[in-house]
Amino acid sequence: MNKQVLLIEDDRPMQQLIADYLAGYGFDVTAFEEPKPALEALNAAPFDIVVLDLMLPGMDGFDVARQIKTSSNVPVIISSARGDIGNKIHGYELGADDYLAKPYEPRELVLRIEAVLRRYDRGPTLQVSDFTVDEQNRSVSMEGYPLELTPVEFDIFLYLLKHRDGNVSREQIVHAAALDPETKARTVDMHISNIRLKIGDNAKEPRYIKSVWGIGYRFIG
Amino acid sequence: MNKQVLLIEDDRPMQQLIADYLAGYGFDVTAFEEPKPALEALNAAPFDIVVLDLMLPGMDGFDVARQIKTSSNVPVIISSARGDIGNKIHGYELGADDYLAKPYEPRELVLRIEAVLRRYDRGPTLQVSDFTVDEQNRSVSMEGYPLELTPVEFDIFLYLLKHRDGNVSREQIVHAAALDPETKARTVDMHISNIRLKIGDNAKEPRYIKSVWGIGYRFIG
DNA sequence: TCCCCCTGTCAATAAAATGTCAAGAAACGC
DNA sequence: GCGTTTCTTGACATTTTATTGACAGGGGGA
Repeated sequence: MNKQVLLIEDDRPMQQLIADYLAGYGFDVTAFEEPKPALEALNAAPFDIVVLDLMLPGMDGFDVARQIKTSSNVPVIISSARGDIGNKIHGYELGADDYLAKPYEPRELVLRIEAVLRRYDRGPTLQVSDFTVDEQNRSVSMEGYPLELTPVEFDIFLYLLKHRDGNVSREQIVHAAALDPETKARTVDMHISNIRLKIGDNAKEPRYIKSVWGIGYRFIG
Repeated sequence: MNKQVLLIEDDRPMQQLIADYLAGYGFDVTAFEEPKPALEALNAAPFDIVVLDLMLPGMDGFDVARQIKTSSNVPVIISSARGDIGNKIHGYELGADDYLAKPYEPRELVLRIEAVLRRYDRGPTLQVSDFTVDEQNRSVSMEGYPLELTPVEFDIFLYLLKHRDGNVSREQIVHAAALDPETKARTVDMHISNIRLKIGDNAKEPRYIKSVWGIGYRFIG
């Protein structure tokens, strides 16, 4: 299934050019010259991404961006003929996911679209300390390099991250990882030990997972 | 029950955008353009978090932050168009719980809010004298710096704090810390001695834990 | 003041918690 | 079903905490 692109661009030749170019890269493009029908289309059918030109008639482009962002969480790339930094800032404040100054190479747009989609495909990510967690994907990376955590390790690590700087008891960990409530303390310790190995931590001088004597563990972020 | 967010932001479109965006993530947002009514609202009803823009008319944003922090212990996130490090430091000095430089992605704000709330969610904290105790977490900090108390020390110290300005017998302490009822008096003394060490107190001229001759101990707050 | 008892802390010992190895059990993939 | 991975747990070393006796020093009442 191709990705659905909603293009809002009032300059006809430009619109045509971009639409064709994107189509060449396997995108399905729906183009509008005006924001009103575009917004209606957005409500009627789901799109994967919106490419919005700011120079629009009848309506301020910023308002359009704002409306899009408040009514759905579709990613938006804003392009503008005014390449000044002021608008760029404003664009980001509106929650645009990327910004492209005209004139730009069509190829550049494709790259930006792919980058933004990649970001969104991975689902919302949790960033803590040196770690990035994709909860949906159940994947963790450390400073960009993926970690290979087992299911239980993942659950435990995620729980620790979510409670960073907070003490976490072994009972809480057992519960969070959906382990048998009778699970022995040593088992939890073992998992922590294995996690520490994988993240290059050591128990004595922990950089991430600190043991709290008599309590449990704490992620220090 | 949704978390209550108090938003202070003078740029109307921006305010609208953020309010809508936060609402989309399940927050109840009350927005003000000026600090005065915002402060009144804060006194009238409890909020879970304050998002404060520093560029405010009529009043220095720093003053607002200070006022908020002195009149309640609600968490505050400061956003500022001036992204310079000077303000960042200043913001933290004021007790801001996080700082966000404009331009920022609304998504980023959501993440920060959630992070701060998580930090505050760790159960009600007990504030006594220079100490902050999170009973759930079994953690204590002194003037913001964490203390590393052992389990028994924690129980004893907590009991003393809860009875500040009251005399506490060794028997009470033994009971409060769930020690063996046969525990010798010397043991309690030893724990007190160790606690005093960790909080920088001394037995002769106690600033916190005073010995009451023939009775036991008293926390003086 | 003297003496008895209370308190402070050192140091030794006992007790408890944690780190990790290694073996076996359970779950998984092919 | 078979090999592999993951999970669990006992065992043991190590570390940290808890307890207690010993001794010094001070408080308070007779």
